[in-house]
Amino acid sequence: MFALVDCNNFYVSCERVFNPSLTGKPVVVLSNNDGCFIARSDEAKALGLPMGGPAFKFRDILKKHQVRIFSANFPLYGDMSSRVMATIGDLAPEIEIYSIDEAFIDLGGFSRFGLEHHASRIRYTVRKHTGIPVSIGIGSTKTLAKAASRMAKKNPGYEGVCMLSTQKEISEALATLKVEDIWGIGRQWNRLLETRNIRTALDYSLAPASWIRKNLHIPGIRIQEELNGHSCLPLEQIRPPKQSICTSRSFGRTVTSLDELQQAVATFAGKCSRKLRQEGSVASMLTVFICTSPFNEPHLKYRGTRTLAMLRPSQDTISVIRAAELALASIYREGFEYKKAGVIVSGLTPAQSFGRELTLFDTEAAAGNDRQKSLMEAMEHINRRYGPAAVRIAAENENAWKPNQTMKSAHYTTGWNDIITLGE
DNA sequence: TCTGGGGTCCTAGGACCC
DNA sequence: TCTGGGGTCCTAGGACCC
Repeated sequence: MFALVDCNNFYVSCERVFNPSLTGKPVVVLSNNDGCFIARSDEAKALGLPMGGPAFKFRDILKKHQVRIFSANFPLYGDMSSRVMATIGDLAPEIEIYSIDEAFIDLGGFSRFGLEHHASRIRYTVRKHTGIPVSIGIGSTKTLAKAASRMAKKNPGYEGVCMLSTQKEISEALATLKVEDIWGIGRQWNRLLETRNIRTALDYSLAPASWIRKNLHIPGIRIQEELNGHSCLPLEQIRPPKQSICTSRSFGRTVTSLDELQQAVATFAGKCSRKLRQEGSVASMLTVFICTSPFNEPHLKYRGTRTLAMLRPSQDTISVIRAAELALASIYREGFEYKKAGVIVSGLTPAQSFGRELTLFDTEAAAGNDRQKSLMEAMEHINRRYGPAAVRIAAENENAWKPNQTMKSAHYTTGWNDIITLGE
């Protein structure tokens, strides 16, 4: 049996841990740049504030009900997440961390304790150790566990833990689950399924496999198998190395000049190379994209994107920034108001395998490689000690385009200054 | 005025190999 | 007129997830 442990309204719950006066009040957390709702408390959901809804369209409701609004504080949420995952891992060693707020666990070895009882213990312990409320769903496949966790969350009668074990329980649950709420069924497929009158998860589980194979392909078949109790998706305890890494941001204001775009793109490239070093990978390709607001009039819209091969696979900040500058110069067009840009590094391979490898055009590459590597190490050493931007490449500069974040809470668990403030 | 960020998998089609 | 069979790799695009 699998269980899914899912944090309730995770980002809002993180804010509440350090600010208990938010309990029982409507609370929302906004995306970067204070754009959309990315987390809502139950009270905020009840007011009709939709997931992903742009905040400015709901200003009246927010004001009228004195909704507490927070800018995204990802260092806080990431740190709270690792505490939650560590707590779960203590009580269930076979764990797959599926997202920042969800973990699958294998309950195979726990039957003699009673699965529901053990799940309740996990739920209680996570709450006690971290302050974060969770819901737990149990089923014979990951997809059924996911469905069960949804029931646990929606229906207070379950007290946070729902197990689907008998065929009767499963069928009844699937009959109440809308097809669009199945894990793996998104908007497009929902639309297609509607035309075939497939509206509930039960309908989907009974639909002709040949039709699903033809229209929803292999992923669709897997979902059907999983709903029927045949496990196709194993627990993935070891995260495979990343295949691509992306850093992108919307700008706090529109940016028109190449100079300012260069500063933004260099900053994203720098971030990508730090992520590469953290991952232990080198990138062989790099993509830069820049775009105007997608809500612009058609003639004011532009999206430029360019992918190029790196001279040699690299994780070095200077090489990555240089490549990104080249790519940017080839797609920049004057006269547009740019709202967002990003850098993607791909074709990733483990860094070790490129230790001494030369490319066809290398002359003094080996020496240069070593020097750049020590430079990166020295910079990171300094920044670990004196703060994240104590030294940086001059091209990296976020003054012009910095996203808006006007309602950010403190770094309660990751910044000494904020911890001290809290204590006072 | 104001609309997020970071990923994965799968398929089809084109180019190439022997 | 008629022209094989069995592959791989890469890319773009479309779907999905949180």
